[in-house]
Amino acid sequence: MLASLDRQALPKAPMYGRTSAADCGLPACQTGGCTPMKCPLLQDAGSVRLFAKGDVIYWDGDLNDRVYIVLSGVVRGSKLLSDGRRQVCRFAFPGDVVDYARGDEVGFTAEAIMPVRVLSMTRASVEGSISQSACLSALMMRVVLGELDAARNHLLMLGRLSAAERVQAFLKVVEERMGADEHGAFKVPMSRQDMADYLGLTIETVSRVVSQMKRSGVIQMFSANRMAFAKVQTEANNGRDWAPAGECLSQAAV
Amino acid sequence: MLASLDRQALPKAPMYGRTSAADCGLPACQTGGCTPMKCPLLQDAGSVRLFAKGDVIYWDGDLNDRVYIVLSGVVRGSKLLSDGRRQVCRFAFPGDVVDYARGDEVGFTAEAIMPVRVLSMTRASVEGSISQSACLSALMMRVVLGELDAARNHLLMLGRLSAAERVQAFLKVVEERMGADEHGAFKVPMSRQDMADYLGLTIETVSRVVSQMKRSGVIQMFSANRMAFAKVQTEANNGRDWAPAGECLSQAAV
DNA sequence: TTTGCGCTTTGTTCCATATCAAGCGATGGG
DNA sequence: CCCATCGCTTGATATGGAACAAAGCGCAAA
Repeated sequence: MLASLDRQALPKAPMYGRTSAADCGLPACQTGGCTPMKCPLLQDAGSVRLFAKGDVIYWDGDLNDRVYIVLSGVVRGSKLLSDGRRQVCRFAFPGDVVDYARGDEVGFTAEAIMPVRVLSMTRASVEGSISQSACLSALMMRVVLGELDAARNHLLMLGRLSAAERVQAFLKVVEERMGADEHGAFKVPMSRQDMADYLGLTIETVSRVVSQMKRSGVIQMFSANRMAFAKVQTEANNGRDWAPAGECLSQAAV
Repeated sequence: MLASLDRQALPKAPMYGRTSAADCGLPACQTGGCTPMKCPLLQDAGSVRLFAKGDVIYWDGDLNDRVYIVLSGVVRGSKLLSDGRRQVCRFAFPGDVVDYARGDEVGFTAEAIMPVRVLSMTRASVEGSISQSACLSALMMRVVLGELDAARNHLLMLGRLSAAERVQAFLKVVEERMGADEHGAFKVPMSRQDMADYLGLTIETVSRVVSQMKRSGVIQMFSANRMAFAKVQTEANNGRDWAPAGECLSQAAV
């Protein structure tokens, strides 16, 4: 059971309009500023679980009986075709709900691509809390709508962007989600294969595009998985090839 | 205001567990059998609007102040890049919520691809009803989760299926959603360009694939937009080319 | 009926990306 | 220290689908 700070000390949750359902008591919740990680209703229902790099959290088709919130690390969600082709649907970063699946079975396989801590709770308890709390209900709706928005931007990438545009847009989001240090450098937690499977490309194409971005000065590489976007946009990296990333992807903020 | 049948005559909505929020009174709602079109809370809040083929219902970026449910016809939801590249995110068939967008702006452009009747309601009234009704809240969550599921299957199509597989999988879903007559024939309501923009292909590729499917006997064509899947799977149409459609797409049932 | 227009089909060529095949540089175990 | 392994990069070649071009077809207006 995750300690939910000193919530005991908080005043009894005031009733904002809706007189029946319990609210969590956080003032931020009333203004839509709540997140899954901040919500005491979720924290209290969950326990922390650890996964090592490569561990499967659940398989596509497994019973949909638990909900996971990423506390640290990154979780990869992917679908597999019977002939081995794979599509990565999403990466869940700290603060993200891995998935809130509909129906009795989950819709993709969830794996830790690095050491991961998750808050794990039963679906029944989450649904119970949702039915009791207007603010949690609204929060979960925001979470799911955020994922839907991200999936549709992902769709645009896969359907209409060139390989170079996809990689560029993807790395922009990784920079945003992972955070850059004072030099603008950020870690890319996933392998080239994972990037390829997310972007609908091959590992070789991803590698080539990253090399080309390095050569043309769009990015600076510190190692294969640590890089920085060039602060000054030069002629080279402003060319037609590196298209409007902001147009294509939005981050999964709740 | 849409007539909601003889709901006046129904007994007062019983309180199932949750004593505070009003339920719609439909027994089906308690068992998860409700749909947006059946829900009296939505029907009462909405008015019917008509759109002609080609009409824009709203533009990407417009104020997110209304929710639409398709009563008849088909609505296309698409995103446009500044250079004209287009990705169709979804087709909304009768019974579907066109979109329940997050935030202040809608995320794609919605257009009627044939004469369309929608039930139109304000977002405020929908959200008001949701906060009052546990069953409507659950219904909308199911709707959104269904769209998310569909988007992720769409992702797999765009990222990992060949052109032939995409067209085949797409037509299977159209058959399912549009319904086939006694001969197995169904109408395809969208143009080749719309199919191409949904599938991340060009119009020429779509046309070629359809021609090839016809030649190899996978489908029978009655006109460019009316066809039937062959009932008997022959050697020709069972070949490697026409891959597992069921593996790739799920219909947007609520 | 003719004309014009939009949509679809078909043919040809070209190119972006896949595929096949080494090579390279870290990292860890013996 | 050496070797095996693994993830990544790079090169050569193949190919699926895009791009360009033009012809067919159905439908509505003249």
